[in-house]
Amino acid sequence: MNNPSVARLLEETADLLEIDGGDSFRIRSYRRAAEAVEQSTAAIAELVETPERLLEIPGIGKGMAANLQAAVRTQSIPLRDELLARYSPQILELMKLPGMGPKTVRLLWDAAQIASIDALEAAIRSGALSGLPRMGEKQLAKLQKGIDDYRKSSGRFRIDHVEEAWLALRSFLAAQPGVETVTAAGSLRRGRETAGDLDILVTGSACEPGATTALVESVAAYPGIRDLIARGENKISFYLHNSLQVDVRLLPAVSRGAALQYFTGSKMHNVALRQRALRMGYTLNEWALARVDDGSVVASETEEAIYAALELDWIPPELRENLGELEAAQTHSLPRLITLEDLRGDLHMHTHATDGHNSIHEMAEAACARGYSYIAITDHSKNLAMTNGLNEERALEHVARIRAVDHALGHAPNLDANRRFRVFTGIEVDILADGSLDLPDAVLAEMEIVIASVHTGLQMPREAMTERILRAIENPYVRILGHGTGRLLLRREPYELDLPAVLRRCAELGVAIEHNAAPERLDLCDRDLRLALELGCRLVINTDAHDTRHLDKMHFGIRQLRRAWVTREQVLNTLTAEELLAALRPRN
DNA sequence: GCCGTTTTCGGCCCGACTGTTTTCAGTCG
Repeated sequence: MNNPSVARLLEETADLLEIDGGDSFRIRSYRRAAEAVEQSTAAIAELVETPERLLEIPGIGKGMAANLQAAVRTQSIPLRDELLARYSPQILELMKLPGMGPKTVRLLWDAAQIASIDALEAAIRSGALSGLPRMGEKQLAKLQKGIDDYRKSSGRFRIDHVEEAWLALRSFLAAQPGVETVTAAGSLRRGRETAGDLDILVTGSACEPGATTALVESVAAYPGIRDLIARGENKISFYLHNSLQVDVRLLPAVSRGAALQYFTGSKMHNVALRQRALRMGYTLNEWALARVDDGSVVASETEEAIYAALELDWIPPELRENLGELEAAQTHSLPRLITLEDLRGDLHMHTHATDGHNSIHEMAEAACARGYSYIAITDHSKNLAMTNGLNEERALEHVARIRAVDHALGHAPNLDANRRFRVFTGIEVDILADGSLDLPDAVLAEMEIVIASVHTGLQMPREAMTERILRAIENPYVRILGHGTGRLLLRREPYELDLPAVLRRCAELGVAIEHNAAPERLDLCDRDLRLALELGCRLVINTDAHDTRHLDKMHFGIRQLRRAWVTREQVLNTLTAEELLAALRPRN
């Protein structure tokens, strides 16, 4: 049981306690413990062997240590089991609906023993909820929409969760005798934001026809498997504990390229590619590209050979959606897509001054270690009170601290002047409902990087939201329009916004559009990114890091940019520090 | 349930926004 799984059990226990109406401070201690487990660099599963080390973690006391031991040993927590039995095993699902909190879940339970999304939908349809407090027409419509959205996204997994499963499986598979290559295909390889399942291709001597028995046996014994779905000679399918379906295919080395191409997709890309093959007298399947007339193999070992035989440049997986990539590959005009290595800095991160977990200096060092040459420290402003957001006075004090770190790093003896690491002063200022910002211009004037973001009141009507953001970006100190420009989170529908109008004005004003790289913050989708570029906007891509490890999420966002055909030139944080400051909206 | 003590129990982040509540409860970040 890994740390995120333990943390989830603690969070679920906290949710259940809230539904149960438990002591709010006790609930908070469960959430604090979940956060601590999530943040811990040590594996809880190992720490439970030495309970005294568990107690060293802030927020973990005697009672919580016992809970952690139970979690690791029994995959659950006694209190969680007890509460699930009292209500219903499915009751936590209700909490996933937007606008649905513990009080409403409890209300539904008390009124009609509703404890699942299906039951809630039935009750809405039958009118059984009318007459309940706080259940007016609007509220019911909102719940129904939440249910519809939830149904749309369920069954798919966030890409970072899939990647985590993939990395574990890759190590496991690569360690098996007779395995030479282990490759992920499907949505993961194409860099999508979510995936329905995980496709893994394996080659090596243990995968050659007739020799697969031992490897199939080993794969079927993978400790992460919850249920085995199918186990054949060349393919093993199973569910992991989190219900993610995994297909592992054992392939002869000679058809690795064809298989990789086939299982990477997308379906539309493959259909178009096979049509092209047919027009050229070939047939393409998961084994090979072959001539139609005599069946002789033209290419199969590598993707490059297959695309080349079809008179196409090799197409990056992120572009394989049949959105013009075949035409571009034919005319050698595929874009040179941005890569992680192109990035020179990350312009959005938090420190323990607000809701981050590390110091300014630690964030700077972590970014430096990742090869960046600058960062911006952009903590929250005062409106986000829960994060201990900065008011006028603290914001200015923070700027002084950032400058001190910048100064100190700039004078590190091992850096010459050109390689000086920069720490920009900054803030993530909150856009209020009327479009004003929650800090005065005098404070913003001290910041090199001002990111304006919407955090509250997301349900406001489209016109009002558009006006709100248009007004905010008129503020001359705003240089970046923050995350949430397009859509927020899997659990939330995109909020209503006249995006073209906002993007157009940003392009005119020179306000850059932020794309948030973190998978939990699904941000501008492919279509919105392409729209932003068409309208002449420039992008920045940031992780919105709340701790140093969070900086490693950048690659998820880079893949989304690549899916939108974004090149290095279109992204401002590929520039040097000096170029960046010159390219951002000018400040008076 | 944790923590830090006034060592045996009291304190433990807050503010904006929405909907329906005519005075505020619930959710969110």
